[in-house]
Amino acid sequence: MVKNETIVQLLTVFRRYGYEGATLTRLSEATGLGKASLYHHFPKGKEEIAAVVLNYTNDWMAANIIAPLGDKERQGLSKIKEMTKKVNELYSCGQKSCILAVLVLGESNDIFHNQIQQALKLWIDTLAKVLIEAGLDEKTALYRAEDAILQIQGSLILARGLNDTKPFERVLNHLPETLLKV
Amino acid sequence: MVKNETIVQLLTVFRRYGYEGATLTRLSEATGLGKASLYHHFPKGKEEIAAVVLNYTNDWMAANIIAPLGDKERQGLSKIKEMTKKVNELYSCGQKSCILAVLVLGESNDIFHNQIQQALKLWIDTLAKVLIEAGLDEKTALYRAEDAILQIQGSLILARGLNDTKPFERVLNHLPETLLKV
DNA sequence: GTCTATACACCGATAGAC
DNA sequence: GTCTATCGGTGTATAGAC
Repeated sequence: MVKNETIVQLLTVFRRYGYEGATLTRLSEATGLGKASLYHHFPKGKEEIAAVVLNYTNDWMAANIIAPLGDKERQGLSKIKEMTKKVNELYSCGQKSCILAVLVLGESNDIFHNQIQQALKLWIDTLAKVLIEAGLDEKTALYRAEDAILQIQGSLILARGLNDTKPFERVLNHLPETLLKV
Repeated sequence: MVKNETIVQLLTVFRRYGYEGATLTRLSEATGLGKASLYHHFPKGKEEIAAVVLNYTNDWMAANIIAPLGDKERQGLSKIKEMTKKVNELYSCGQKSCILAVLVLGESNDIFHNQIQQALKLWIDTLAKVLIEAGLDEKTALYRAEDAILQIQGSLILARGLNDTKPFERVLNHLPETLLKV
């Protein structure tokens, strides 16, 4: 059975080099497994590796971001603060790219578009529901939820482009307030 | 001499497929030139093609976005509205990706990082100066300028991921107001 | 389940005719 | 300045021993 650690190592390569740049040689080096061993675990090859890595990320987000947002017992502010904390963890304080953004730019989008679209929609819709519960009207809630995801994605681009994670940190720090302000 | 139209065709391929996905076969098909003809115009090959395409974009932005923002005769609001208009044109109403974002994700970042960083910094700093002229303090101006670029980049990711350009349009429409509000 | 060795396609790049 | 033909290298993927 393939270890969780291995999947994380594979994920790291895709986030760093993109789908096309994540060659089997690099995936092999990162995991310490030979190419043939990778094919033993992922018989359909590189595309399957990327699919597994994408599903792993989606599962992590479902458990750590989506599920907490859906908790009916907690206050909106508390849940959003929890989300920013987990987002900070997911992207290593802005130092690592989003696998969704990496795969959506580049030709890998042709293969993974549906999964990526679903993941983004789920995140946005779940967050919008929290804002509706908090008293915002539907339209405002949806706009602000989209803005939140969009700002996270944009700040990750800037973090990589400017070698500066401060915009990412600022976005995360301001999110709870700006999402809920009347 | 290589035509401007050719450079635009090459640029389109990089924005659609990324650096690694922009194969010489695709670049050849998009331009109608054989591979050997591409090497006649760009002796150092694919890396030079990408560099030329990146410089072309930087020149276009300098003329159409940076220069108007630096115009001392115009009001801040007017210049920012002009910027959003040109940004809308640059990204075809949100339908085309940003070449800076495409190259910064993926391993092409190793080659083009300095140019990309400079281009982003120039855009942010020029916009920040407009906001300072308009009466904002330095720190607020810089933060808002970073926010603007970050929102544009994020909305382009969302546009591609969701097959929906509305977040991009909304960001552009709201920018003049949100940048200048007191 | 891991390895070495290798097949085969495609990539970037070049030679040389026109 | 464009083409056809082709090279060497690398990418994905497989065969088969251990």
